Amino acid sequence: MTVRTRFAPSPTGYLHIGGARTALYCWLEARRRGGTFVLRIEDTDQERSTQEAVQAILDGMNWLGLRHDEGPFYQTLRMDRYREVADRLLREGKAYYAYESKEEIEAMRNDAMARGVKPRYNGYYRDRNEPYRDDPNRVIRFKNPVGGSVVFDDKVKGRIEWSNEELDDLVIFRSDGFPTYNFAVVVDDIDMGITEVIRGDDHVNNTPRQINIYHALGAPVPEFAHLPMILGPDGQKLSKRHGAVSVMQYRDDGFLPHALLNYLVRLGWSHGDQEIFSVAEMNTLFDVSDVNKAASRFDVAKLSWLNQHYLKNDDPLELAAEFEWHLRRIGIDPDQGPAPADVIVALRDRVQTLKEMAERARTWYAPISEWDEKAIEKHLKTDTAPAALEDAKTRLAALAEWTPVAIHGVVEQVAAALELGMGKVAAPLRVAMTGTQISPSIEHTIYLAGRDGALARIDDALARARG
RNA sequence: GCUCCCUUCGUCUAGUGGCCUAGGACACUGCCCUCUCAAGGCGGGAACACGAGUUCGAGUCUCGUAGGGAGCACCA
Repeated sequence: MTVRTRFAPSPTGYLHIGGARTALYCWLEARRRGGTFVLRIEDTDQERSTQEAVQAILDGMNWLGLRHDEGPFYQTLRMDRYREVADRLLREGKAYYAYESKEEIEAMRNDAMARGVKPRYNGYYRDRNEPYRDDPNRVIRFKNPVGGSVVFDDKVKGRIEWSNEELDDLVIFRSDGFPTYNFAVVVDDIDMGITEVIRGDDHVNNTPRQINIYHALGAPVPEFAHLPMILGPDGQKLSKRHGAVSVMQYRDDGFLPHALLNYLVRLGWSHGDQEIFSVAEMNTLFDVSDVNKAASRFDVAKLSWLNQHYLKNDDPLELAAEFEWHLRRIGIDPDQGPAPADVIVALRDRVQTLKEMAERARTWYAPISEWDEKAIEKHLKTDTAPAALEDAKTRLAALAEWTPVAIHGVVEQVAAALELGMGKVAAPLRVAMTGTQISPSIEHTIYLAGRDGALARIDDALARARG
């Protein structure tokens, strides 16, 4: 049988880190085994589901490159089907109508808690065979098996056994006529032929009751893999307050999609000591059976390291588009300045994100807006700076070819001619080019300014050196 | 309260009874390189939650304790 996995988010918000990892693992498992990855939107919660959230999830997956093979399927479009299956269960005596009000159920629950036992529905209507009545409290409950236990081998957690005594007759159809989650997922997973249910481990407790529904429906039970949670840096549950929010926030913060993917794939999974995985490698190496059982914390420092790794190793031309997106985002026109790929090469050893890169690239796309006074004092207003700048200006103006290598030659010539150390020449030039004491190597910094720009900046610096 | 799950350096992890005086990576840190900042190279500190067993031998198996987490809904 061909493998089919699915990612089934409920559209109540953006695609967050945990959801993205679940989606990634579902996708990878399908890819490695030549299977199909299905996307299903679980929107039966009318109160909280929104169209914007659906779009946000789609956007997030798209940015990460997690393409689904089938779907998206919407549960709200399958209402007739759930009804049909529930009717079948009713007809076969595997489900029944119950008429307690929510208040009565609540009371039952509180009473059980007070007595120190697990709250369960008491099964009042289970074998009563009362004629159907059109009561506003009417719900359909599933007849959970009474004795025995449910056993399943979770691909990450291992064997889990659950006594049926712990399970009660859960509601599968609410009084408002909507199916409940535990029922809808099972019907969907059966209909969509899902063979591997990969989801967050907050669902482990639901699994036994779902398995009972599979049995009642006479459907084959899929494999389950329950993924541990991703915690915030402080070990607490991830939330907006921790900053680790929408995956799109990571885009805004300057992370590369494959860097995030690499980080996520290693969070809870490993392949020996390997840290760097291309998407193609993940596709062949990832196996959900090798996922760890324990929760892990999200560490931006490591993500940043991976991000820089890709910044340094990817083809600058391929990075250009995403980089230009960041330039425009902060109001820079990539066409009015050096080639973005050249800027990437100059800055990639110095920043960890594209966002930082864009900010530091501003030097070459716009006039210097802020001068570091300390830099002027220290490197321009010196005995040797004016002469060094003058000489550099003359030589740069006469340079045959405008390349970093040639410019490097100029800086050396100036140093030799004036009998100065490289630092005494590079420093004033650096301040002249950027207004600060920090920049990439001086030849690249000058190169990126362009010949006209470089000469103009030297003039400007000369004026400040003498002023 | 009840049920289920989890526990190796600060963090992510390797480790499936002897290869472990516990390996790698991020972070931190020392030195080197150096026109600044980085990047890079070479080093360093840093962990098997605890207690009993089983065994010739336990990070690895069993039980218990402690600490975390999840669920116990007409929410997914």
